[in-house]
Amino acid sequence: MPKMSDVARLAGVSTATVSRVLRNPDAVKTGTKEKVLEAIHQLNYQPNMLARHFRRTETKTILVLVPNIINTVFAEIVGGIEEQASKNGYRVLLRNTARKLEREYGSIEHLKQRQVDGMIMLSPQLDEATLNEISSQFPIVLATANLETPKIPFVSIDNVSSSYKATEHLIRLGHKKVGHITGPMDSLLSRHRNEGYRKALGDYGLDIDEQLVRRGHFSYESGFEQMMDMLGQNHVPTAVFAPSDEMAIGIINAAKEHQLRVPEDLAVVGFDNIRFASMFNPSLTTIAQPLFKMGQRSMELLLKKLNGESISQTEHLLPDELIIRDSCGARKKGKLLHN
Amino acid sequence: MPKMSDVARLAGVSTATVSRVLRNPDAVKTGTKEKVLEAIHQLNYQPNMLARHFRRTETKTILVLVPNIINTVFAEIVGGIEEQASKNGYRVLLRNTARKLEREYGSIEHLKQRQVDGMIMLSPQLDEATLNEISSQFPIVLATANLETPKIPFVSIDNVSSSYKATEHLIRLGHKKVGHITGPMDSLLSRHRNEGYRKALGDYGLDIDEQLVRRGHFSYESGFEQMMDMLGQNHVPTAVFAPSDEMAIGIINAAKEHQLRVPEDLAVVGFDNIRFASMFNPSLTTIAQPLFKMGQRSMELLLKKLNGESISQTEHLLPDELIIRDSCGARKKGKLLHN
DNA sequence: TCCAACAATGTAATCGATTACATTTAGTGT
DNA sequence: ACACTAAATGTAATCGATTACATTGTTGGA
Repeated sequence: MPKMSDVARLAGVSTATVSRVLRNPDAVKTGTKEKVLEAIHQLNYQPNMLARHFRRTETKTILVLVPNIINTVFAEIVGGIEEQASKNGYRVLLRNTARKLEREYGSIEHLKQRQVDGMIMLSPQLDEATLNEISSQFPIVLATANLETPKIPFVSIDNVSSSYKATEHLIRLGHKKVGHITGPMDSLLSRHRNEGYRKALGDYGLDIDEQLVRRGHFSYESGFEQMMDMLGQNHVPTAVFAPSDEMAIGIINAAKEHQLRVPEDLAVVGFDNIRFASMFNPSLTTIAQPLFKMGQRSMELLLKKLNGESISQTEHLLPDELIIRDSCGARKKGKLLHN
Repeated sequence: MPKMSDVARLAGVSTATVSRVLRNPDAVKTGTKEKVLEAIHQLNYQPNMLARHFRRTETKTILVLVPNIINTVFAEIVGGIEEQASKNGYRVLLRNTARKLEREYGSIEHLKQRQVDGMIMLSPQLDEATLNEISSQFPIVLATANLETPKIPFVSIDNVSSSYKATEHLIRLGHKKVGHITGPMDSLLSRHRNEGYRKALGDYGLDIDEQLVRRGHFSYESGFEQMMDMLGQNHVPTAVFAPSDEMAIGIINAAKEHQLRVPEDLAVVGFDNIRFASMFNPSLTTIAQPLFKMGQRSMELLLKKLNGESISQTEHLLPDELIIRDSCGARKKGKLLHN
C-alpha cells in the first residue's frame, strides 16, 4: 500500500506538495499538480484515511441513534439521513438503543472520544437538560422529537395540529363519540397528539369522555388490547383516533373481533402512513409524515452545524398531510364526502 | 482532553505502562496498575480512538451494505447484526445501495482504504467472481444470499426446501392448480424459490402450468398487478405461492378486487413472516425466516474472520418454518386440517 | 537591472497511542 | 550469597498525513 511519501518521491516533490494537491489544489502550479496526479495514478495511491482522520481530528462519520431499527418509521428516517449523508461525504454509524436510556448515555462517550463528528437522535428519551448539555459540546440534531424549550435543532411535524386535523376530520363526518388510544405519556410526542385530539373536541363543543381515552404505546398489541377492552364495556365510541398506524390496525382488528364493521360501525384514523396503510383492509386514513424528508432535513441541519454555519431556527416542522382512505368512512365508492 | 502522557506523568510511570494497563493488564504489577487506574480516573482520561485506530490499522467498525433499509426484512437482519456487533465492541456503518451496482463497487474502496475492518453484504448483486475476489482480500460475509459455488461464508435459509414446503402444503390441501408469482429471475434466491415450487408440483405428479407462473419482483405492486392480470384470464389458479409477504398481500387484494374470497376461492402462502403477516386479514400463512438470527449469525461469522479463526463451513443455512395462519385455508375455526 | 511582494515549494514538527527493544527489578535454585 | 532467569518497566521509534514556518522562485514596477 503506497503512501504519500512514495508519491512524493516518484513525482520528485515533497509530501507537503502532494498533500496540497489533494486538499488544496489551487495552491499548486499546474505543472507540478500534473506530475503529482500522474504519480498518484501510477502507484494507485489511496490516502490512508485513518491517518488523515487522526491528524485532522475528524471522522466524516455521524452517529444515528435509533430506538428500534425494525420499526419502519425509523428505518425510513434513517434512509433519508443516509442518503443526504453519503451525498456529502459522510458515513452513517447506526446504533440501536432498544429504548434503553443507558445506551443513549453511552453514545455520548462516542462523541467525547471523537469517534464521530456529530449525532442525530431519533426520538431520544433523555431529558431536555441532558440533551442541552450534550448539544452545547457537540453537534447534534434531533428527529421526530419536539422540545418544550427548544434550544437544539430538531425536525418534526406539528403533532398537535396534525392530530387536531385527524380528530376534526372524524368530527366533521358526524361523530360525537370519538375515542383515542394514546402513546406512552412520558413522551412529549404522545402528549402533543393527545393535546391535538382534545383541542379538536373542545373546539367543536364536544365533551371529552375519559372512558373513551385509553393509554397504549404505539404498538399493534396495545391498540388491539385497549380496543378489545373498550368494546367490552357498554360505553363505546363510533370513531377512534390512533397515534400510529400499527395501533389503528390493532383497533380495527379488535373491532372485527367484536363483529363491528369498519368504517360503518367504527371509523378509524391512524398516524404515520406506513407502507401497509394502503394495503390494509380497509385502507387506512392516516396522517402522513414526510419521514424520508425528515431524515434528509436532519442531516442537512447537522451538516450546517458541522460546517460551523449558524442555524437560525431550532424548530423545523415539516408539513404533514391527512390521507383519506377507507377506514374513516369519508370515501364511499371512491367518492369523498367532504374535505 | 488529557492524553496518555498526562496519565503517565500523574501516575509516575511511562506511557508504555499506561498503554499496557489498558490493553494488556496482566503484564503490569497490581500496585502499578492501581496507580495508573487512579490517575486515569482522576483525569477522566479517555483514549483517543482515532490515534489508536491509526496506529493499529483497525477501526472496530464493520460495513453493512443494504439494498434498501426501508424494507423490514433487511432492517431486521441489520438489527441482528448491530446487536451482535455492539456486544463485541464493533460499530456498524450502514450503507444503502439502493440496488445500484456501482454502490456495491464503491464499498470495496472503503475496505481498501481500511476504513472498516470487514463487511456484511445483504443480498449482493455483484457476480460471484467479483465477490470471491473481494473475499480473498478482505473479511466479508454474505447474508440472505446463496451462492452457486460457495467459497465465501454466507447465511441464508434453504430457499428450495422452504418453497417446496410451502407449495407442498397447498397441494396437500387438495389444490391442483397452484400458481406462483416469482421474484426477479436474475436473483438466485428467486430462482431457488421457483425451483422449490416446481419440484413440489413435480413430486406430487402435477404438471406445471406456465400460464399460472408469472414474473414479479417481490413488491406489493408486482403481486397485485400480476394477479389482477392472471385473474383476468379464464384460466385461474385455486392457490398461489408468493415469494414474499408483500406480494402475497398484493395477490390477496387483487383476489378481493375480483370478488374472490381468500382462502375459500384462492389460497395464498407468502414468505418472510413480516410483522404485518399476522395483522393482515386474512392473516398470512407464510415461511418464517429467522431474520434477526441470520443477522446475528452473519456477524458471528465475520467476527471469526476478523479474529483470524478459520470457518469450516461456508454455507450456513438456518432453519425456516412454515407458519400456518388463515390465508391458506388449512385452519378452520382455529382448527388445523393437516400438518 | 534590481528589489519588493507574492507565489510555490520544501523542511520538519506534530497528532497520541502502540510496541520493539533496552534496561531495571524481583525471584529462584544451589 | 551469587548467578541466572523471568517479570516489570522504560525509552524511543513508529504509524502517515497535515501544516506552521522556512526557503526558494517568479513577477512587475521603478
